[in-house]
Amino acid sequence: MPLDVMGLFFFAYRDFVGDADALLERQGFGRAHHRVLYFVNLRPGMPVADLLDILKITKQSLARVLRQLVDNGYVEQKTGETDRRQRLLFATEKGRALFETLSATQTSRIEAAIATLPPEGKRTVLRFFVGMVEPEDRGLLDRLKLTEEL
Amino acid sequence: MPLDVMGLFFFAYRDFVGDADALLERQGFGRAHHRVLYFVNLRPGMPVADLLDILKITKQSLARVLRQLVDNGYVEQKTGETDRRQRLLFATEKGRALFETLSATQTSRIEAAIATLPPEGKRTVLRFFVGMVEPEDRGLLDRLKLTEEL
DNA sequence: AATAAATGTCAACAAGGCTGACATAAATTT
DNA sequence: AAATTTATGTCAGCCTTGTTGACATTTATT
Repeated sequence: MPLDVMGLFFFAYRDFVGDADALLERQGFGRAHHRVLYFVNLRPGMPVADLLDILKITKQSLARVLRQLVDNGYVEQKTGETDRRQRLLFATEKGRALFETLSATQTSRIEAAIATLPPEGKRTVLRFFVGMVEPEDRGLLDRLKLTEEL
Repeated sequence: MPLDVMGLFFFAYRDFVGDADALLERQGFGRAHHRVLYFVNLRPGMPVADLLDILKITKQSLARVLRQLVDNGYVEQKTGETDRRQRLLFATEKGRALFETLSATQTSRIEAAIATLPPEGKRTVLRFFVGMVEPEDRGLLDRLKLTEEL
């Protein structure tokens, strides 16, 4: 049993998400806000339904978090042009700035960890992650352009 | 910015922890119980203080979860021999059985993901994880014998 | 004998999951 | 044109698992 992978996965993720916590708290936000900010920054113009699929939470849970981000001016919603029922999500300038601040420590941590690996290390790690994702969601990873280095 | 690492890390961890959720729910347990069960199985006889350091939660949060595991016969507490203030934690037979059930799907997922990697793949992934952990906690990883393959 | 450490416990609170029910506007189907 | 479905939002209430603060007990250490 790959107990070592399980344990190290836990510690690595714990410290990865922990990076942003102190900064988030200052804004009155939590990890849920950070996740939304990440995806809205990654793919601006994403409809709400896509975000629900990604986060695998209910629309009520998302609504609470999204509302706070919109009310505080970090995220904007625009009516879709082809389908006017959709609310497309965009980070505002303020939202992008906050995301970059939140990402700064995570970025350093990731880059430092990758720097200790052999040349093909990053590719190997990314391929491992993709392999851990439910096969039916791997197309989503491609659509989000998260697999371009593979 | 290594946006791809951040995103894939999220998806991989989401599906990794999701594996056990349905099974846990049947027992009336959650992810917090699973984490305790993991560490108690990994290093039987661990004192409460170590578990608090590892999980980075308050003793009150841990107490609630631990209480339920003890009351339902999944974990036992024994008084420490050298220091009688300590309550050393052990999984019962029932606790080990539950942990193995919970781990079965995670194990398959991990092994399948590793199987897609080049020969040194597992080592590379483990080294990445260690690199993501706070330097001050790396000694803990050694003491837990999570770094023996490195 | 006094203090410190390891653990437990009570109470109250918050974030962020959940379910169920219902509402609205826009697109699609009949 | 009417009926239905889809995308989204909202209200209300519940649960798990985090939090803080205060205090108690037992055992070690000074």
